[in-house]
Amino acid sequence: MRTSLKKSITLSDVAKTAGVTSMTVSRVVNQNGYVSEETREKVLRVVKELNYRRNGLARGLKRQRTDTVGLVLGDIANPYSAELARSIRDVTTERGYNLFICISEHSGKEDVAAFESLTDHQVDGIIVATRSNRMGDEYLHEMIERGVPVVCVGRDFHDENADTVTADALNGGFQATQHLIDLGHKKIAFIGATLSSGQNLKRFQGYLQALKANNLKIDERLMTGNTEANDDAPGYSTEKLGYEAMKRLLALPNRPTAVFARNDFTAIGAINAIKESGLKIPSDISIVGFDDIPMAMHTYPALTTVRQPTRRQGTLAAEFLLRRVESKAPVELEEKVLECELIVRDSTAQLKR
Amino acid sequence: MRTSLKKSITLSDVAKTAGVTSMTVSRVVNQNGYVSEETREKVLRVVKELNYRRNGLARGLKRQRTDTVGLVLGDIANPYSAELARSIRDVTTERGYNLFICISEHSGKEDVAAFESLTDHQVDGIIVATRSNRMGDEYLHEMIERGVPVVCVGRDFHDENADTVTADALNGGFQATQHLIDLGHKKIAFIGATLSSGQNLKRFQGYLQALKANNLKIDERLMTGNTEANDDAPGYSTEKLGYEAMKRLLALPNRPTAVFARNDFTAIGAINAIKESGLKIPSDISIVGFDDIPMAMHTYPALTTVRQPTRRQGTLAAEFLLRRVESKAPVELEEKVLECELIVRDSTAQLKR
DNA sequence: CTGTTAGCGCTTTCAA
DNA sequence: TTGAAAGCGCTAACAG
Repeated sequence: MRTSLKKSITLSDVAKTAGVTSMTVSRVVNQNGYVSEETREKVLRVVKELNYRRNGLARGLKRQRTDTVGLVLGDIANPYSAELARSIRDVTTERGYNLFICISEHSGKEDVAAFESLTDHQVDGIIVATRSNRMGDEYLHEMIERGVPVVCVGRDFHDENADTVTADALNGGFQATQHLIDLGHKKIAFIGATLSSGQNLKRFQGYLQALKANNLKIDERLMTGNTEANDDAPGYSTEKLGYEAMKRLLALPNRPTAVFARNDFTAIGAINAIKESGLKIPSDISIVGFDDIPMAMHTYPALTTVRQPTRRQGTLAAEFLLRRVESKAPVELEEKVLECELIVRDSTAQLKR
Repeated sequence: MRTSLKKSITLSDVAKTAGVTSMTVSRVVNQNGYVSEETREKVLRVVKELNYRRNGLARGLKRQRTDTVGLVLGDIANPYSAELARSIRDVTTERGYNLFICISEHSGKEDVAAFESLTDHQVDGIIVATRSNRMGDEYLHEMIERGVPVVCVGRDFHDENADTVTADALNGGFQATQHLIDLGHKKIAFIGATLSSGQNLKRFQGYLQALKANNLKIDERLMTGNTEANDDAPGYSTEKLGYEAMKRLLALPNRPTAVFARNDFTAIGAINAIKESGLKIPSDISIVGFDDIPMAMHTYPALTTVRQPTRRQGTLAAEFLLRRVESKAPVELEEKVLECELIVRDSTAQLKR
């Protein structure tokens, strides 16, 4: 039950064989303070010879800082998460911080476990990109109370001392629906309504608002929701949901001429169902997705969708976090809502009359 | 530049207000050693009251163990990585370890940075799932030499003291190609040959071996490689590569009747190119992918592909790592090669004559 | 330019 | 059942 079979080399080991004190070695290794060129070289030689590596635990304990931030991801299989993680890492790396990612995919209990393992290791701050849930949120408030810098991304959460970055899903849903309406569509279906996630819910609400704003009839038969089992499913698995929901919509006596799917995976599933039925996209049915995953531009036909500014969310979140980490004084709250952008490709067209 | 604005509560803070020593609090908090029910309750009350959290740095420093393992991921956007991370986490969680994930997507330099940040924090061991490269591999050997437990997954690497887990990509490529040959195909293309990754190269070699084993002509025009720019591109972006390569193949005077794509994303790109050309899958062209990403079963038609036992790779890797972590004695080397499995769906069919 | 001192917060070990 | 002492490996602060 040991980290390694051989005991590790410490500063004072190096100091001893170099004939100096550990303080001098520390100065050489961390490149701060004055050390004569002569001793520096001698120390460096011993460091290499003994293959010395500093112990970050001791260092962090002393410095009360680890130069490390944590990211808790709710759905690692989602391209959104990958892009988010990448963009966050770009900022943290540039600013000299390490990034440790934890997964929490199923429950508030896992959220708490991730938060705890991160705070346990004394990370300097945490970015949270999980689905909101009671247990996780409660623990978040506690952590913040304790003074841990926290930023939430793409997630419902409110605390006076935690910044948030989200995309305007409501307006995104509105834009997508309005686009279909502008093309002359009146029977517009929505696939994948869900109550479990505020962000997903808002896409649906945007759809409803657009219908209302245009005085279109709201037909509940055209709105398919998730089964409970699917409500917290990972992104890609909603593809099956899209496929099945589309099958049902196509079987309707008065089928929709356009579909707005809650995310691109769902849209891709729907596309497959439509193709299978022999109908053509976009001439027979138009379809819009949400997220603009990398694959969206490569589907056939290329998917019209709503793009979230994912990279911007990530970099902003990281900047907000580091601002908190590096500030001694209380920091003003940031609650940034970024605009979504409609990306029109080939899956939507004017309604045939 | 401080972790938090408020100084944190320590064991001895709790001890003081509870009227005991820190040792007693430690025993209560870690649930080991004997403490009377009375003191336990008193301590617990103070712990809650003061909102005490233990400091993992101090704990780890003293215990010479952090109960944490690291995972370095080469392509976080790849479903393979997500599945791998999940399965590893299942094992580590169950065995009482935390999992910290680091991303290294571009270079050996990033590999080294990830390894360093992890060892710096004294993780008990590291699972490596990046692309192999000189600089990264060199540093890996050094780490192993220093006594850090290491396991490599899906990656070329050899060291007497590091276990490896890989899928038999060579045989997988062979199976895919043989399947097409069994269906009567003779003009079989390969999309996405690459030299930069040993694992991808093996898929291609399996293809070549199957052709040879069946005395089929090896036609270089049917073998499309990566451009240099694409050679280390993330998985999903190879979709474009598949699309473009397929376009070129379809323009050939004597076009192939079957295609084996280096991965499912590439296959999906090829499928789109084929559909766009008006040809039907599988009646006009058969296509096989590799990886069995979640989307493979949802493409239209559903993709025949080679499944890697990803989950098994992850759990085995985690088990091998923890075995090393928890063993005081030298551990016997494990180099596990797992079989791939051909998953026949609807994208392949008997050659029309 | 280099060294000394002290202590970060915890747990191991031994003593009571 | 509880406590005291010591020290994990490092660096801030100060002294020389």
